[in-house]
Amino acid sequence: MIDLARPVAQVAPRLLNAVLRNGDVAVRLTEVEAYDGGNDPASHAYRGLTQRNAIMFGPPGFLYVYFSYGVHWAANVVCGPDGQSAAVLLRAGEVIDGIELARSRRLSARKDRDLARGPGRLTQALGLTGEHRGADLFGDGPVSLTLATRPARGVAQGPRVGVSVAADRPWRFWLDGDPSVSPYRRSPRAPVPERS
DNA sequence: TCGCTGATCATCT
DNA sequence: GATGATCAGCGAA
Repeated sequence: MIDLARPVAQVAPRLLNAVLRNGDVAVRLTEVEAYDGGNDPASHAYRGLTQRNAIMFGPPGFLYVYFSYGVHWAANVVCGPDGQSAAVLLRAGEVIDGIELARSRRLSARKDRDLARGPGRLTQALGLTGEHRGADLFGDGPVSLTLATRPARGVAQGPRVGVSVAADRPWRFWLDGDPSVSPYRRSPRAPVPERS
């Protein structure tokens, strides 16, 4: 178990192997990404409190959901103490329960490993949408998070996917070799990284 | 397998 | 009025 109020770069890798459930479908997290609120130009909370990101400024343990590219939903676990706006984007996982329901929601998935392989796919497999914004992950609702009791083994880390700024903070964490981890795609808007 | 592109709209400037 | 924490489908290799 880990205290979600701790620094987000420490919390994020500890969410690997945690289980996110919504009703009958459950996913074991295999890939996450940390966003450090006001200290992080890539964070939705970097420019301060807005209607969309308000939930991030509250206490940890709640779900921040946003609509991406006019097409997909993406889910985050709010982290950091109350008043700070850190969050961890849930990028991918393996469906471990309710797989038939997950398949029915993800008809384009060729293989089961693709059911929740990516942020938009993960929310679709779980049936998470804007109505779940602000859900208490440790309350009585259908959405819940079960933290792993011990740190995951085989954790890799590297630059973040899809962001055009601060992409090279190594805050994407994944279980190395797990087939449900999404392919790395650098944002076409991100500057070319330093090479040695 | 890789790279490109259209879809589509809430949110913020 | 522009943008984006993405995905699926397509054609090329």
